[in-house]
Amino acid sequence: MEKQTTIKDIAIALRLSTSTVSRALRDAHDIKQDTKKAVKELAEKLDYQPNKLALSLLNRQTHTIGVIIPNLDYVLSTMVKGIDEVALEAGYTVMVCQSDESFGREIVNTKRLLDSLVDGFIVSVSSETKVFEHIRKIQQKKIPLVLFDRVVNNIDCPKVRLDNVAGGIQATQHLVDQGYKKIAILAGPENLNISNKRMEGYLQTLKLNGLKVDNRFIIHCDFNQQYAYEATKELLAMRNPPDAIFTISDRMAIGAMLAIKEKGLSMPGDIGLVGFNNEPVTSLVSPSISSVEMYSFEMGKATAKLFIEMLHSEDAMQPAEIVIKPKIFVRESSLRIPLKKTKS
Amino acid sequence: MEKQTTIKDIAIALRLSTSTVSRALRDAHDIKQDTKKAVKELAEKLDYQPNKLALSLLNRQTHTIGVIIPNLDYVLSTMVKGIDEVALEAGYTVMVCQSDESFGREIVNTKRLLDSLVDGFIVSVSSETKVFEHIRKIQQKKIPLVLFDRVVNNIDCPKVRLDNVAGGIQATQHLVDQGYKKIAILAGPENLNISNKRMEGYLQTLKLNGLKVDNRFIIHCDFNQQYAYEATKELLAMRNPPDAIFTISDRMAIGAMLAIKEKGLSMPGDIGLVGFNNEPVTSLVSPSISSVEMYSFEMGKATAKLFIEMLHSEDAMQPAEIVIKPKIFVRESSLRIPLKKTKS
DNA sequence: GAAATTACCGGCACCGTTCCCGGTACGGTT
DNA sequence: AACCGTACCGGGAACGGTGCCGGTAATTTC
Repeated sequence: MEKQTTIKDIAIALRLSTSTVSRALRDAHDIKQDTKKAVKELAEKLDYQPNKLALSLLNRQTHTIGVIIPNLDYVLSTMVKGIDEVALEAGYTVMVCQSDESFGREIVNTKRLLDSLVDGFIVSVSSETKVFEHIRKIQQKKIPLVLFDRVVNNIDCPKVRLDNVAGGIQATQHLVDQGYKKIAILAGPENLNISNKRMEGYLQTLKLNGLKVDNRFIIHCDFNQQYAYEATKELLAMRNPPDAIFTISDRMAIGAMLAIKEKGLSMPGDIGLVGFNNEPVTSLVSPSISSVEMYSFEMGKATAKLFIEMLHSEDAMQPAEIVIKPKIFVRESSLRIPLKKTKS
Repeated sequence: MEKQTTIKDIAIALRLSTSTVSRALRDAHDIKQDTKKAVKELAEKLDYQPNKLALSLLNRQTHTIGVIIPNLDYVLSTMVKGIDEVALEAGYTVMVCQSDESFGREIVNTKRLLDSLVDGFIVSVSSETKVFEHIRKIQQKKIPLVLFDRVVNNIDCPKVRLDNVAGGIQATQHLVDQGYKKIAILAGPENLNISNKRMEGYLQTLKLNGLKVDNRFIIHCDFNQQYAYEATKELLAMRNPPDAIFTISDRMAIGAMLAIKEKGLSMPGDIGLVGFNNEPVTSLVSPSISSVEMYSFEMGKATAKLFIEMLHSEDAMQPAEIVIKPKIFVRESSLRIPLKKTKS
């Protein structure tokens, strides 16, 4: 690593003081045109770059955002892309840490970013996380914090999230409209907010349509294709099995689909299937899978925007909450009755 | 943002000098047991965290790695995951910047990370990048650099890459073994090394098996499902169309598959298809698509390991090159003659 | 022609930490 | 009593940059 040219080098070369050089470079007051020009020319020639560390030390800000996410799957990659784009635009660099759905690593990541002195945090908690002391610690230090996607109820801060209840409603209502009557749900881990909200929508819709809630049809499993596959096998092996399945993610929908095919059942005939996230894969498999779009990219951008606003408004902001509206994309896996609207 | 407790605070509270406190905290020489204990206890109580910026300014290192990648697709996310894991272990934090396959943004990202004073770079160039001055600039400043995945030939530095020629050979030879004789290739942009190398393997294999190379069957298009779809339609519309297609990525394979299906042709009967990357989607579609696995996660880990080694060995290392061996996973889209080995 | 104003530059402190060196107090040696 | 060694601590500089204040010379003002 070569030594960078500093303001001092320029000062010595031009027989000036460092303060004068500094002023010249920043077009500040108290500076003669000639000297300013000379300084700028030499700076250009020596490829001078101001040392960010020195500035950060002085100004107590690093222009860096710490992003903590549980993994880098399709949805979160897309969100990170959105965050990145907005952050870059605003002059911030992003540090992404994956907790890999592990509570322990989430804490380690928080510590790391905390003493990297990031200007703030954008966090989506892991599915393992049930205690939030590490998040509270961020708040205690008065460091800006925005939660997104997997938000937590009892933490008071700006949030960006999907209207998950609406998503659950859309998926379930669609299945009801298609004539399915025994609708099962493959939900995520029990403490996961997004999962519970989607389930809430599911339950609401069943009740609204006068359908009985069958507890055997509510299954909690990991966000994982394999688990979903096995859970579906169990569902289908029941005495009075469901005629439709709503899964909380597309990966789970794929797992369910494999189990359904293995059993020799048809979609949408024997079983209806709706997933969540609207990943590209849903339109590639056969039958294509209906899924709820959650506009990840926009959500990422909205999160970063909210965060930047917060940072610039300096002091206490009333905790805003941005709620993105989901939208179901109907495909073959659940379409028994032709729709009026064009399908995607 | 609250003021952090500094070494000075402790010094004042204990009526000591900052140097003494510093020594106490680092278990250094010249320190009485009692004072050391007192300092450490107070530090604990005040939740003292050493200021990394000050340290970085002093030691001229930030313990940060700049990673530049063209996007966050399946392959690269997986690689980043590998890099992240190893880096974290070694005490480094990763700054990921996506160029979004844009040359301009790649340069911007380089600049940004450069004046963020990262300790080194791990780079995979965008498909647009044909000029490498920005990379050279990194080298001129004697900043450690490792290229991975999309490496560049005429840059002299450690590299981690796939044996792309071998990948092309495996894919093509497999198609030949299955009795296909008119094999087309959907390659990437012309200047992209990985694409050319895979094509080299393709050409070699054709020659080795005494098959004629038909230039109409060599198509360059973007790494993109839509382009691949259209290119395939053109291929199939030819007077003497190919009987097999080798695509340089799985996304392209999907595009090709859609065109093949649309034309009413069957796989593997009428047309054989082999993709690249071995993304999960290949085994989810019907027919499942044969694909060449490139061990992205391992590649990411290997890259980070090489990088860390380089960083620790301090001075000039002979540019190592780690070459990962690919492996084809045969599936329905190209399997006409049963294999001896078990398929995946 | 003395005073006030202006234009321009340098010195110093500071951000938080470490390193090098010098100093003091105390005990033991001769 | 003079000397040496050891144990412990503090002062100052440095990393790279900025802000404040003070100073000097030239120019303007009455």
